[in-house]
Amino acid sequence: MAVTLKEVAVSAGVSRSAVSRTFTDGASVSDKMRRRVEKAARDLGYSPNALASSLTTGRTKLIGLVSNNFHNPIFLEVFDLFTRGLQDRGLRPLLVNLTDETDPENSVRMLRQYSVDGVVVASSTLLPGFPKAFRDAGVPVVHSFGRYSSAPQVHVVGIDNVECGRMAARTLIARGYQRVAFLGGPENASSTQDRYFGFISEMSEHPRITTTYSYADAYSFDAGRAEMARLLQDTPAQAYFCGDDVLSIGALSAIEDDGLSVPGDIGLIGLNDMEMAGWQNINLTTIHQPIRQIVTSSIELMVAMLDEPDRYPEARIFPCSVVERGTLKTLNAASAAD
Amino acid sequence: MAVTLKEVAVSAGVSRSAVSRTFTDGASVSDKMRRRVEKAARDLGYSPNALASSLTTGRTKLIGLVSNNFHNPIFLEVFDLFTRGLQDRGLRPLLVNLTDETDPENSVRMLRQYSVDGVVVASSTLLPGFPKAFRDAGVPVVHSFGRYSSAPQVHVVGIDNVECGRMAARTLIARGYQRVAFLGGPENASSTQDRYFGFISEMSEHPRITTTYSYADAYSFDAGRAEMARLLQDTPAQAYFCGDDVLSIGALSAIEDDGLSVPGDIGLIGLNDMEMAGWQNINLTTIHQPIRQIVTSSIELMVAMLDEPDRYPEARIFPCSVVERGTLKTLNAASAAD
DNA sequence: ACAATTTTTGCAACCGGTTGCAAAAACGAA
DNA sequence: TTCGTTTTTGCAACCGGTTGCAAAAATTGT
Repeated sequence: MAVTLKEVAVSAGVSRSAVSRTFTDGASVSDKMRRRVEKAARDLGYSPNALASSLTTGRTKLIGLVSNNFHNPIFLEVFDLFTRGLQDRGLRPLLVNLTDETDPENSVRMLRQYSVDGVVVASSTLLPGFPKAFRDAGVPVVHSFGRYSSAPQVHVVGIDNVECGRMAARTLIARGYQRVAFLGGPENASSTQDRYFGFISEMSEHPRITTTYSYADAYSFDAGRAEMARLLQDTPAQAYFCGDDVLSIGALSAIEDDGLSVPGDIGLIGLNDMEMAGWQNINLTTIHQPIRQIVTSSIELMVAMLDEPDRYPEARIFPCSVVERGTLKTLNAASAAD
Repeated sequence: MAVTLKEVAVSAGVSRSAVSRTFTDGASVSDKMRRRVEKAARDLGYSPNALASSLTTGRTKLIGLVSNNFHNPIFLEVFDLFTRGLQDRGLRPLLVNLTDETDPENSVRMLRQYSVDGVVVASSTLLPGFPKAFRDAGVPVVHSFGRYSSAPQVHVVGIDNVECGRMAARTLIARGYQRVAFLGGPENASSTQDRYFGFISEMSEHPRITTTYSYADAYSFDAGRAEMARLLQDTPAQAYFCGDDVLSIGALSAIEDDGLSVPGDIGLIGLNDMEMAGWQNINLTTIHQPIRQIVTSSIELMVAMLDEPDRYPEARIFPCSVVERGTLKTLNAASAAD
């Protein structure tokens, strides 16, 4: 069907190697030869078969883009940034959806079958077994939005979730809230655990403040809404640190549904600063996660790993910051005290 | 690096063909041989190289998943459904982001280099030159969310946007609105044009109703918000048919920002019925587009085309329906009249 | 037990490229 | 012009598989 190298060679009256060399940069070809081959190639509409060449070169330029979160709008932005960034570097993202997948073996097999040059895991909820399994299979791995660790097993690019938890706590404390709570994402996600830990450990310095916690089933609007609806049946806290903006927005919906107001009756602070958080009818106070930088850095790291597969694993952590919008109020004089 | 077929053959003490046949179904291998090979393969951790085999079989099982819309949350759902559906059939989505890409040639070359078996174009705003260029390159193409045509050039799966425009018009008419408007997406997108056409052609039967129109720059929150903000500087219409839910939500934001209320001061009806439209703090009246069915049907069509590349092009159109929520009100007695 | 069939197996060529090596061509110096 | 060097080119083997074909093995019938 498609035009092959051999046909170009015949048409140009040269050897197949000559054609091959014309299309691999750094190869030794005279200008005359190059022009001759390029003309023939153009006339025939030839473009080299990347997969065939991968057989000998060992590089497919295919990068597995693995995620299990297709319900958090933040990931649309993440996919946008990743696909464009990879494309700009001549790499191709093979999108792998691991929703409902529990066995790393399957994924490893699949990625191996397609000889991906590397794998970007974009998820904060995927079990750590997955990135590790990829690494053990000898594939360069970058875990974006993964858990920060002082002894990372694979390359990690993300934020310090513990510090984010602290940051949220300090914000609520400064506002004078006395009964606060953590409304986390999936309990077994590392991001949930770390944010929880940071939050309560900061709160533990302020014994006057009552701190409670609970978890939503997923990082999704529906899960946040359901969990907040449940909490509202009892006496809710004065303010909630939600493990993610989409949870906050779900919670917001449940609160308003219940006839209560934000921040009047209940305060909310989220995490991510997704585009939607700034929408006027949401206007969420939240902690900004530098998505763009994380993605860019992940790609750079991946590119570096392609040249140096055994590169010593590192963790790249980006700072977050509180974005004050309209879902927290300031309570009386208590703010300075305690 | 990876274990090859040859190594398995040596280890099992059989020919390479035997190993190959064990892993291709429909090939003639005795049970004894199969067991022997499978054991060796298991011991060595072998999995066949899909790309190498594609060289002889001519099939890569790679499907280009092409889109240019990474700002409309609806596409996250679309990607979720596509990736899972394709994976379930043993196909692998190669994600291609055509944002900012204007030349189909580049995309064609790229898809050809990776010998994709087919291309799914998931977009209602991509210029028709793209799907056509793919088809001309001899690649099976399914255009999901593409323009309905009685003489489709490529396979199209989607909705009848003209009819949706009519449906929106009828809904506003029935509610008794007298000054209505169309707030479309990008002016050159076929979906915008068709929805506009349906809307005004239905309205033209009701000369008492004033109809105006304008366009947002993109199917995105920001674009909808900006356009509505502009409209509010003048005398706005009583109700707007927005070309997409995300535009409606942007418009809603601008309206509330302006101190007006929906549906009190201005009515809104969207299109898509994205998950978010049902959120309590949005509660958008909209036209439901059966995303799931469109994606499923697109995949089925693609699978069928892999067996029958010259299949006669068809258009698959799914019906839409109005979902009444809270962004339209009913005006006085006028509803029956006119 | 033997011949005729059917099934299983291995050989070898091929898919579309790349690359080490040696021969050929071009170049430079004397 | 000749000889030594450098650059360019083609040959042929290889990457990891598949497959048509014929030989070998197994099965069937008598």
